Amino acid sequence: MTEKEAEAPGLARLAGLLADETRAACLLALLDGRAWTAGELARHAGVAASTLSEHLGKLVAGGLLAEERQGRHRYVRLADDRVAQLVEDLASQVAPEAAARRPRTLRASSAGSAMARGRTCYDHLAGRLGIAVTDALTGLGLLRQDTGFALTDAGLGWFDAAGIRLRPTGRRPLARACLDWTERRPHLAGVAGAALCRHALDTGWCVRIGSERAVKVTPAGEDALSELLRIDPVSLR
Amino acid sequence: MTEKEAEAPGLARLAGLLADETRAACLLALLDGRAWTAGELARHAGVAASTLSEHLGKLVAGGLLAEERQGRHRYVRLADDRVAQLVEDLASQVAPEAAARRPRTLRASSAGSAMARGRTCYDHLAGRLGIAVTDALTGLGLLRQDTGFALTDAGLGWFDAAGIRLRPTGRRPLARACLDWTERRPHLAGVAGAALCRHALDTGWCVRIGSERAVKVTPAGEDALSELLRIDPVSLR
DNA sequence: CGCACGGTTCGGCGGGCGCCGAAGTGTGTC
DNA sequence: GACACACTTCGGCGCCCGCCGAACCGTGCG
Repeated sequence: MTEKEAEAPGLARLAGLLADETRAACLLALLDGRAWTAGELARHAGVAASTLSEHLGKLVAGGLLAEERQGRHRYVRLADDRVAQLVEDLASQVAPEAAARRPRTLRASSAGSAMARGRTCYDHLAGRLGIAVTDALTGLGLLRQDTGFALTDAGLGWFDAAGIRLRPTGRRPLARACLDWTERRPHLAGVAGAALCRHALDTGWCVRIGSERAVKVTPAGEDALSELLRIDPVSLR
Repeated sequence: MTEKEAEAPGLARLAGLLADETRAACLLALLDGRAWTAGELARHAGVAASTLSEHLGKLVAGGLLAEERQGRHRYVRLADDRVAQLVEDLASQVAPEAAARRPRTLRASSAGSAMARGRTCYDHLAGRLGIAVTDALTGLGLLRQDTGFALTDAGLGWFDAAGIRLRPTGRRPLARACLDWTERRPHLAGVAGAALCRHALDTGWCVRIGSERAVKVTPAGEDALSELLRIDPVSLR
């Protein structure tokens, strides 16, 4: 043991940051990868601005959030992809029980189905769209899931041919599995997942719907995905 | 958002289970993959038996621990590898700050170095031993880390040739990276990591030191690792 | 300038939770 | 059957923490 117990306080403190419903709601909201203002988060979480200000202080001090002050606004976003991964992992562990009580109202149901069709998960694609892309990559021998989760050499070539640069940053893995909470299956995350998502949004393969995390595949996107990955456009609708 | 906020309470509740120092200490202790009695954990954590009993109740109710009652003993262990992975992930996220304050006493230091040399991490190998094995597999083209984390076909062959059966169980990935908290680098986890560790202990490649998680490579193990993976025995001492 | 507005600080309130020791239950031992 | 022992239940204590509203800063705008 020895040094291991030195970790218990740290672990407890980190978990403590996530152990509050209001803070959890903030982190989940910030999973969209964008920066929110303190006020937006307060409204989203349904608490007073003063309350949320304190929460932000703790999350920033704990290293989970990065802040950026602009004028009289305080923007916060997840500190890095490690934090995003942590929140995703934790959330997916919870999903089983959350899956029990699903859509209730009509609006929630329709918004939910848009989210289920396609959305961003921090900085990569998720939902049926994310799964479809991941499955297509796997089916074409570009991504290997049977023995772990990694791109193949052919996969590297595919990204190159598609004009998607994969630049290694720090210690973030090139490919990583992220468990999808609607589909209950892994989809592509990591550097490759982020690059692909960015490319998809940049080139107009898909566009964001409203201010939510949901995304929609464009006709041009359907053509591209059909040609490059042999994805049946119908499966994305 | 919609259904996403339904997750916030669940996430907070899960995190809340980890957010107590005593419970965290228990979970970290249970990372050795074995079953502990309530009394052992109480002594380990330094709290009254009654206090720990309540903690166990919460952890079991929360699905993090599985219990098994034998006579007047209550044995608990981590519920499954998903929980182990969660605790590992969380702990490794904390490691940076914990790394600052390291060994102090002589005994802690020597025990620490035994742990650093080789240990089990839930059900797979970690420490310098774990890293050495992982690096060797990678160097021989049996494991691919540059594009993600997965065994190669040659890797599957190697396991087969070594007589290590890899039987897929449920949704657990065959190969997965687990971040080592002493080495700050990933080592092999998942089904393959567990099978390799089990094989190493079963065939006497290494043995446990005392009742701790630390393991030591035997002479026979040095021969085997040298022959099968071209690992220099000196690097393991 | 003055006002509106986003954000922060502070005091105070209330609830929740971890802790203990004492008493209770069941199991194994002599 | 009596005793030891592992664990659990219960009551009570004290602390911590999230919440709010009110007062306070600073920025941006008319």
